[in-house]
Amino acid sequence: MKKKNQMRRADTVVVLDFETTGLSPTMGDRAIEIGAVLVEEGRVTDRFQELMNPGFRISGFIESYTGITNAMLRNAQPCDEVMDRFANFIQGHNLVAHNASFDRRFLDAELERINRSYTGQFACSMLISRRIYQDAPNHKLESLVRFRHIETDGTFHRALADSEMTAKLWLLILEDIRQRYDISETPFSLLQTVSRTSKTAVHRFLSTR
DNA sequence: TGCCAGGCCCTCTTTAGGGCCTT
Repeated sequence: MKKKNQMRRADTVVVLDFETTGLSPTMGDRAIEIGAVLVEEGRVTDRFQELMNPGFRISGFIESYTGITNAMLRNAQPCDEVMDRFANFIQGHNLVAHNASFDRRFLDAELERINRSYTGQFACSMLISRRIYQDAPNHKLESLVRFRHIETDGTFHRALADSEMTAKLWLLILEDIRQRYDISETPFSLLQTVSRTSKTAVHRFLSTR
Protein backbone atom coordinates (compact mmCIF):
# COMPACT_ATOMS: atom_id res chain seq x y z
CA MET A 1 0.00 0.00 0.00
CA LYS A 2 2.83 2.36 0.90
CA LYS A 3 4.56 1.72 -2.43
CA LYS A 4 1.30 2.37 -4.31
CA ASN A 5 0.81 5.69 -2.54
CA GLN A 6 4.39 6.71 -3.35
CA MET A 7 3.71 5.97 -7.03
CA ARG A 8 0.55 8.06 -6.92
CA ARG A 9 2.43 11.03 -5.50
CA ALA A 10 5.05 10.66 -8.23
CA ASP A 11 2.26 10.84 -10.81
CA THR A 12 0.98 14.16 -9.45
CA VAL A 13 1.89 17.06 -11.72
CA VAL A 14 0.95 20.68 -12.29
CA VAL A 15 0.29 21.39 -15.97
CA LEU A 16 0.86 25.07 -16.68
CA ASP A 17 0.68 27.59 -19.49
CA PHE A 18 1.75 31.25 -19.72
CA GLU A 19 0.39 33.96 -21.98
CA THR A 20 3.07 36.60 -22.38
CA THR A 21 3.86 39.89 -24.10
CA GLY A 22 6.29 38.12 -26.46
CA LEU A 23 8.77 35.32 -26.82
CA SER A 24 11.69 36.29 -24.66
CA PRO A 25 11.96 37.42 -21.03
CA THR A 26 15.58 38.42 -21.71
CA MET A 27 14.26 40.95 -24.25
CA GLY A 28 11.88 42.49 -21.71
CA ASP A 29 8.81 40.36 -22.26
CA ARG A 30 6.60 39.62 -19.25
CA ALA A 31 3.83 37.21 -18.33
CA ILE A 32 0.26 38.51 -18.66
CA GLU A 33 -1.68 35.37 -17.68
CA ILE A 34 -0.93 32.10 -15.92
CA GLY A 35 -3.18 29.07 -16.07
CA ALA A 36 -2.51 25.72 -14.43
CA VAL A 37 -4.23 22.55 -13.32
CA LEU A 38 -3.19 20.10 -10.62
CA VAL A 39 -3.46 16.51 -11.89
CA GLU A 40 -3.72 13.80 -9.26
CA GLU A 41 -4.44 10.14 -9.92
CA GLY A 42 -5.46 10.81 -13.49
CA ARG A 43 -7.84 13.69 -12.93
CA VAL A 44 -7.79 17.46 -12.41
CA THR A 45 -8.26 18.28 -8.73
CA ASP A 46 -7.38 22.00 -8.61
CA ARG A 47 -7.03 24.98 -10.93
CA PHE A 48 -5.19 28.31 -10.99
CA GLN A 49 -5.91 31.16 -13.42
CA GLU A 50 -5.07 34.85 -13.13
CA LEU A 51 -4.37 37.75 -15.45
CA MET A 52 -1.46 39.98 -14.43
CA ASN A 53 -0.47 43.52 -15.29
CA PRO A 54 3.03 43.64 -16.84
CA GLY A 55 3.35 47.39 -16.27
CA PHE A 56 3.23 48.40 -19.93
CA ARG A 57 0.84 48.18 -22.87
CA ILE A 58 0.80 44.93 -24.80
CA SER A 59 1.00 44.86 -28.59
CA GLY A 60 -1.94 44.60 -30.92
CA PHE A 61 -0.58 41.27 -32.07
CA ILE A 62 -0.74 39.82 -28.55
CA GLU A 63 -4.23 41.28 -28.04
CA SER A 64 -5.35 39.56 -31.22
CA TYR A 65 -3.44 36.33 -30.59
CA THR A 66 -4.67 35.79 -27.02
CA GLY A 67 -7.87 37.81 -26.81
CA ILE A 68 -6.37 39.48 -23.73
CA THR A 69 -6.68 43.26 -24.12
CA ASN A 70 -5.00 46.23 -22.48
CA ALA A 71 -8.38 47.06 -20.97
CA MET A 72 -8.50 43.63 -19.32
CA LEU A 73 -5.00 44.06 -17.88
CA ARG A 74 -5.51 47.63 -16.65
CA ASN A 75 -7.08 46.51 -13.38
CA ALA A 76 -5.23 43.19 -13.06
CA GLN A 77 -2.85 42.73 -10.16
CA PRO A 78 0.89 43.14 -10.87
CA CYS A 79 2.93 40.12 -11.97
CA ASP A 80 4.79 40.07 -8.64
CA GLU A 81 1.63 39.51 -6.59
CA VAL A 82 0.15 36.90 -8.92
CA MET A 83 3.39 34.98 -9.26
CA ASP A 84 3.84 34.88 -5.50
CA ARG A 85 0.54 33.05 -5.21
CA PHE A 86 1.42 30.81 -8.16
CA ALA A 87 4.72 29.86 -6.50
CA ASN A 88 2.64 28.55 -3.60
CA PHE A 89 0.37 26.62 -6.01
CA ILE A 90 3.23 24.71 -7.67
CA GLN A 91 5.17 24.13 -4.45
CA GLY A 92 6.51 20.57 -4.28
CA HIS A 93 5.03 19.40 -7.60
CA ASN A 94 6.62 18.35 -10.85
CA LEU A 95 5.60 20.49 -13.82
CA VAL A 96 4.38 19.83 -17.37
CA ALA A 97 3.99 22.27 -20.25
CA HIS A 98 3.68 22.13 -24.03
CA ASN A 99 7.07 23.29 -25.33
CA ALA A 100 8.20 23.48 -21.71
CA SER A 101 11.42 25.35 -22.48
CA PHE A 102 9.29 28.42 -23.26
CA ASP A 103 7.18 28.33 -20.07
CA ARG A 104 10.19 27.45 -17.94
CA ARG A 105 12.03 30.58 -19.13
CA PHE A 106 9.11 32.80 -18.10
CA LEU A 107 8.52 30.95 -14.82
CA ASP A 108 12.20 31.28 -13.91
CA ALA A 109 12.31 34.96 -14.90
CA GLU A 110 9.13 35.96 -13.05
CA LEU A 111 10.03 34.04 -9.89
CA GLU A 112 13.57 35.41 -9.89
CA ARG A 113 12.10 38.92 -9.78
CA ILE A 114 10.35 38.13 -6.49
CA ASN A 115 13.06 35.91 -5.02
CA ARG A 116 10.89 32.81 -5.16
CA SER A 117 11.87 29.39 -6.49
CA TYR A 118 10.44 25.93 -7.05
CA THR A 119 11.71 22.42 -6.51
CA GLY A 120 9.80 20.45 -9.15
CA GLN A 121 11.22 19.25 -12.45
CA PHE A 122 9.78 19.94 -15.92
CA ALA A 123 8.55 17.52 -18.57
CA CYS A 124 7.53 18.63 -22.06
CA SER A 125 4.37 17.27 -23.69
CA MET A 126 5.57 18.49 -27.10
CA LEU A 127 8.89 16.60 -27.01
CA ILE A 128 7.15 13.43 -25.83
CA SER A 129 4.39 13.80 -28.45
CA ARG A 130 7.01 14.02 -31.17
CA ARG A 131 8.17 10.55 -30.12
CA ILE A 132 4.86 8.90 -29.25
CA TYR A 133 2.71 10.43 -32.02
CA GLN A 134 5.16 10.35 -34.91
CA ASP A 135 2.29 10.17 -37.40
CA ALA A 136 0.61 13.38 -36.20
CA PRO A 137 0.44 16.11 -38.88
CA ASN A 138 2.48 18.38 -36.59
CA HIS A 139 2.98 18.80 -32.86
CA LYS A 140 1.29 22.11 -32.13
CA LEU A 141 -1.03 21.80 -29.13
CA GLU A 142 -4.10 22.61 -31.22
CA SER A 143 -3.20 19.95 -33.81
CA LEU A 144 -2.56 17.28 -31.18
CA VAL A 145 -5.90 18.06 -29.53
CA ARG A 146 -7.60 17.29 -32.85
CA PHE A 147 -5.31 14.32 -33.58
CA ARG A 148 -6.20 12.64 -30.26
CA HIS A 149 -9.86 13.73 -30.42
CA ILE A 150 -9.61 15.71 -27.19
CA GLU A 151 -12.80 17.49 -26.19
CA THR A 152 -12.50 21.28 -26.39
CA ASP A 153 -14.78 24.31 -26.35
CA GLY A 154 -12.68 25.87 -29.10
CA THR A 155 -10.75 28.25 -26.85
CA PHE A 156 -7.03 28.38 -27.65
CA HIS A 157 -4.23 30.69 -26.56
CA ARG A 158 -5.74 31.38 -23.15
CA ALA A 159 -3.73 30.06 -20.23
CA LEU A 160 -6.29 27.95 -18.39
CA ALA A 161 -7.83 26.50 -21.56
CA ASP A 162 -4.40 25.54 -22.93
CA SER A 163 -3.30 24.03 -19.60
CA GLU A 164 -6.53 22.02 -19.41
CA MET A 165 -5.99 20.66 -22.93
CA THR A 166 -2.32 19.95 -22.24
CA ALA A 167 -3.38 18.03 -19.13
CA LYS A 168 -5.82 15.93 -21.18
CA LEU A 169 -3.08 15.32 -23.75
CA TRP A 170 -0.65 14.38 -20.96
CA LEU A 171 -3.07 11.81 -19.54
CA LEU A 172 -3.68 10.35 -23.00
CA ILE A 173 0.07 10.07 -23.58
CA LEU A 174 0.40 8.11 -20.32
CA GLU A 175 -2.52 5.86 -21.27
CA ASP A 176 -1.25 5.31 -24.82
CA ILE A 177 2.22 4.34 -23.53
CA ARG A 178 0.71 1.93 -21.01
CA GLN A 179 -1.48 0.25 -23.62
CA ARG A 180 0.96 0.28 -26.52
CA TYR A 181 3.87 -1.14 -24.52
CA ASP A 182 1.94 -3.03 -21.82
CA ILE A 183 3.49 -0.93 -19.05
CA SER A 184 1.61 -0.81 -15.74
CA GLU A 185 3.12 2.41 -14.37
CA THR A 186 4.34 5.57 -16.07
CA PRO A 187 6.26 7.56 -13.45
CA PHE A 188 7.38 11.11 -14.19
CA SER A 189 11.00 10.00 -14.57
CA LEU A 190 10.01 7.57 -17.36
CA LEU A 191 8.38 10.40 -19.33
CA GLN A 192 11.45 12.57 -18.85
CA THR A 193 13.59 9.75 -20.25
CA VAL A 194 11.22 9.34 -23.21
CA SER A 195 11.57 13.05 -24.01
CA ARG A 196 15.35 12.66 -24.14
CA THR A 197 15.37 9.45 -26.21
CA SER A 198 15.73 9.75 -29.97
CA LYS A 199 12.67 9.17 -32.18
CA THR A 200 14.30 6.10 -33.67
CA ALA A 201 15.21 4.56 -30.29
CA VAL A 202 12.12 5.37 -28.23
CA HIS A 203 10.10 2.37 -29.46
CA ARG A 204 12.90 -0.05 -28.51
CA PHE A 205 13.35 1.70 -25.14
CA LEU A 206 9.66 1.41 -24.21
CA SER A 207 9.38 -2.14 -25.58
CA THR A 208 12.00 -3.33 -23.11
CA ARG A 209 10.38 -1.75 -20.04
C1' DT B 1 5.22 48.89 -38.44
C1' DG B 2 7.73 45.04 -37.85
C1' DC B 3 10.84 42.63 -35.45
C1' DC B 4 13.02 40.19 -31.24
C1' DA B 5 14.80 34.05 -28.33
C1' DG B 6 16.10 29.56 -27.41
C1' DG B 7 15.99 24.51 -27.20
C1' DC B 8 15.29 20.53 -29.91
C1' DC B 9 15.89 17.87 -33.97
C1' DC B 10 16.71 16.56 -38.79
C1' DT B 11 19.87 16.31 -42.64
C1' DC B 12 22.10 17.60 -48.31
C1' DT B 13 25.46 17.14 -40.42
C1' DT B 14 29.09 17.41 -36.65
C1' DT B 15 34.14 23.31 -38.98
C1' DA B 16 26.08 24.21 -40.35
C1' DG B 17 21.75 25.53 -41.56
C1' DG B 18 17.07 25.64 -41.05
C1' DG B 19 12.33 24.07 -39.48
C1' DC B 20 9.44 23.37 -35.49
C1' DC B 21 7.20 25.09 -31.27
C1' DT B 22 6.02 28.57 -27.62
C1' DT B 23 3.81 34.36 -27.20
